[in-house]
Amino acid sequence: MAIKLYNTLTRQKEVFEPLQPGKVSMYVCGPTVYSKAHVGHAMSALVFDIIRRYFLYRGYNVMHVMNYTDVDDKIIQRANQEGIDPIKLAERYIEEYRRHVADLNCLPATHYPRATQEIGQIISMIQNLGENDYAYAVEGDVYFRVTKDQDYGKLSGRKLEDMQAGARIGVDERKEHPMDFALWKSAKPGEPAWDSPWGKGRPGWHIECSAMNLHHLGEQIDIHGGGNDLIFPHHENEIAQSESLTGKPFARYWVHNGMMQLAGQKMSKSLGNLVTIEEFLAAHEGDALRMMVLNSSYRNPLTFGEDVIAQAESALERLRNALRPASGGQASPELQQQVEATRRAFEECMDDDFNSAGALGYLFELARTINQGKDAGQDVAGAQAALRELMTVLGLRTEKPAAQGAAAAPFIELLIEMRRELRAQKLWALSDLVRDRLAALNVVIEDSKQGTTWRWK
RNA sequence: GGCGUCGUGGCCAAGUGGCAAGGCAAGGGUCUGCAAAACCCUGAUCAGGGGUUCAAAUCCCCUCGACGCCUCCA
Repeated sequence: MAIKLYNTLTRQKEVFEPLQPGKVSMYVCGPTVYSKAHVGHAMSALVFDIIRRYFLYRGYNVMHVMNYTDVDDKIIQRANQEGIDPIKLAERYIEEYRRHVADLNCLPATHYPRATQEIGQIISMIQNLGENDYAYAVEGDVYFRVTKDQDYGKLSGRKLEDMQAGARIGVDERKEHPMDFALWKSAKPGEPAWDSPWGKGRPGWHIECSAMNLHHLGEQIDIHGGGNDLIFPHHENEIAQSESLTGKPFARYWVHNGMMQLAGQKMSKSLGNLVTIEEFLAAHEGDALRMMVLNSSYRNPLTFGEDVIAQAESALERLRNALRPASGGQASPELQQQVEATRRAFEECMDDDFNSAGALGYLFELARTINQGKDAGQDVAGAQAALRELMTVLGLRTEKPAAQGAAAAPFIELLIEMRRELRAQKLWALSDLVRDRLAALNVVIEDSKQGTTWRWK
């Protein structure tokens, strides 16, 4: 069975064939670090983490590069407002982002290049483009000449004539064509700047990704990812730059995730309708967001809201409950067959453009099978191991991360022990009081024939 | 105006030609001192209209509606 994935470039699902057998090179556009990241950024990180984990599960060696844009107009503007160094500002948000991604249980990328660390590479690329007539300099700025690129627009399906260049923003009269875009921007006084053949300046937005790709992954890569808001102009321009330079197809598969929506609109910094990752994680665990992402298809918009979060949390709990220890039992060949069928169905879904919602459905069916097995006194350890494994493939934690009050455990157990005595003496009111008060402290108590268990809510 | 995505039960959502997965919520039941967890049972003909087909949620056309991109954006 082969993995199929939807390629924005061809607008269809294609069988994944890597450039090198057994290896996947994947580049994902990261954030511009000028303010706090929001759950939309988290969605993108989660989507590509899920994709990456699945490739790993299928035995591929994955090279995963995610960049930080750490120099641009907004960073400079924000730093000026705060009266601090732009590079410092970027550094601050990079650190924060890194923590968030870890909290979301995303595997760390293989490399995290930054624009400011690739200046040499960027300059030589621009020079090269200039020598081949793909770029021209005007007063210290350098632009890419879109008319020189035969297939410009192929990713986003646009023609130069159809684009209303400058419809919403004034056209720079110095450009040969309104759609020409900046490769290098001359510096104004006080801005971060690097020496270049065109004078002091800094790279344009698109060129950094082309340069980082070339540097870290080579002239051609398997998968290039990012949010679908990057298709145009960012990824279009990356293709233009990279392919004009190397003469080779750049990325084989372009993969784009849909946008997180809030209040019926795309969540974005410019609109201001956002929930930061920090805010989300203060109230919920990262896996709740991951469940939301898994339960929908990554290419479609995902609506953010408290009701949907609550649903995801309940669903997550159901999966984890199925993993709670069972008390031995009879081996069951039927159960084992079920497990194998689940695994096949799971893979079939994930193979089909990472249909995580479908795959998740089979995990819930497996959970039910496990619970039924428990009731029937069967040995469900093997089924639980499979569920645990497949949850991990999706990046779900099989247990709730240890709560803050871990030190309270001995005291909780003491209370449970005393409550056992109360129950033995049928002092129901008192024993229920203990349970209720613990519940108020987010400790859930459950009685069963095997005894009493507790866990953090 | 151009390019693109989408509209499935109360909510989230898979399915993209052959009797509509799964989760959450709800109601009924079993178990339990009670509760929780768990198990069993109950519910949609797929925005609307037309067409193709033996057969359509699934293909084609039209209408309505939502959203994204065309400026920075995951």
